[in-house]
Amino acid sequence: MGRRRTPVEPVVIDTALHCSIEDQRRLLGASRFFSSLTPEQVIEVQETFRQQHYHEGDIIQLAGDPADRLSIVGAGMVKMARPTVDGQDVLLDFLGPGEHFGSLAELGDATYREDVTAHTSCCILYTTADSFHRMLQKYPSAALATLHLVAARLRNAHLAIEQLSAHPVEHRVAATLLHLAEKRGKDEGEGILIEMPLSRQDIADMTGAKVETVSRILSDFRRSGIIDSGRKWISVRDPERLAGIAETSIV
Amino acid sequence: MGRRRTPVEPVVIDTALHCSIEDQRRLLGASRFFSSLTPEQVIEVQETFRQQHYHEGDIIQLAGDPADRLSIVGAGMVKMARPTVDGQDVLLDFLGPGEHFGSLAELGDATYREDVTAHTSCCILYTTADSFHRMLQKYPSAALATLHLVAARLRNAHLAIEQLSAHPVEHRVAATLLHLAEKRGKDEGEGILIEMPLSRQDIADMTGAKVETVSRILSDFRRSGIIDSGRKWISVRDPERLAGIAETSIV
DNA sequence: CGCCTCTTTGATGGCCCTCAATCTGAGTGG
DNA sequence: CCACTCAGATTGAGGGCCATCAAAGAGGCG
Repeated sequence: MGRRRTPVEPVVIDTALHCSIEDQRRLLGASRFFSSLTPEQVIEVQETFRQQHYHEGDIIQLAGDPADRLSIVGAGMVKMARPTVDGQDVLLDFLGPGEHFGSLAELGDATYREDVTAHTSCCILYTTADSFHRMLQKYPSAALATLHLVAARLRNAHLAIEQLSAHPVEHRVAATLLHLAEKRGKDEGEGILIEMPLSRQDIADMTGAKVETVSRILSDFRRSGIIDSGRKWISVRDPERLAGIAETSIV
Repeated sequence: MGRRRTPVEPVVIDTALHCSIEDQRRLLGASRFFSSLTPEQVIEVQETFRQQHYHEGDIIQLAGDPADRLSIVGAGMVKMARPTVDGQDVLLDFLGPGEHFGSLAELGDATYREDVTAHTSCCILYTTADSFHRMLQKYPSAALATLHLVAARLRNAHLAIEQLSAHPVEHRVAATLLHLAEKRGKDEGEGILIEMPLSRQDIADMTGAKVETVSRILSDFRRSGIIDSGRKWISVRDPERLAGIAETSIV
């Protein structure tokens, strides 16, 4: 099965421990939120942002905290999850550079409903909900861009609901792998390596299944030559077969 | 079990077959979208809307159709569902007066992902995606209001994902009943009647379960005195016990 | 009153969770 | 550089929840 025991897991980016001021500006200007603003306006926006660095595993935001911040991932990757009463996590999404989390809806009154933790070491840009709100009022194009981002997330959420409601675990795992390969995959000839640390537990939390079940399914996939995998890494070798198993169109 | 065989199901509203022009204006002005506009601005907005009436069961929008409309429910109730490959429906939500569906994200290029059908006879106000988009650009407060509406839907969707991932069917049914009772319930002393036609199949489609399973669960609830129910109607008698079963906070 | 849809209940089987033990890879400290 | 250690991954056995198949009962409409 290829390089089973020597996972070509590229070391995670601890490089950009701090995004420089220039990086910040570039990132904000390029983000879907503010891509329509002039450079001067971007600078104005930038001045309302602060940044903070986190190590892998650090808690960035906790469900129940007052929802008063909007954050954008500068570098690295975070994990957004809903804690449940019985302690198990429901993993809603991984977010990378340019993607946002935090307060959009609750603006002021409510609290976060999700935990956000540093999945790799990362750098987070954040601003207050009020301040962000003011920017959206001032720049309608930013408000529309935000609307589109949220609507896209809603579409993804609806897809997840469909999968959980109507498809068995094997399909959901297949669909999840395809989705990740598309979003973060690097084609290496031998297969599409998903470029992020990814444990069986992560996949289980994403698909609403248990670790053991996911492990069994991945073992099957590996035996069939559909994927290649090791400790915390997965590479997709046969996307088409995977799509056949997923049966469902990926949005 | 109270009035088991004489369902006090209030007849469905076939009254407002057509919303009058005045109704239209009132509804748009009161809708979360445009509540911050002046009366003159509301009239301007209104002029971009058309209306159409549907009978129960009529198809209003089909997954796969080009997504070029934004619609607001004027009167009655619609059902938003995702069709799946194997023919089973995943019911995402029921929408009542003032609530929207249709194109927000896809604006122009893509197609709808959901079927929308008339759950009762209803009157729908609609406008083109382009036209709506122009309104949002012209009135930032409307864009922000829309953003909040979509963000609220996203929160609900995340809750649904959590439930499907982590809770057994019985809990999900309980949570669904509570949610519906809160949204559309009328306190009748003897219990909170959910004021809409609601079949076991509907609940099954909402909870990702099968009709027979839902029927068994509701029968249990009825025997325990938690609810009262009949053909296409349900009344919640003991919300607290239901909440105990749901175990999960309703957003 | 009769038909049709919705609902209920039972029996059976399969998917997936649970519990438990073993194996492996990667980082650590000597 | 290597043994140690521990988190992550794998595999098996057993059981429970829920889907499936089947059939009968009940409410509402023409």
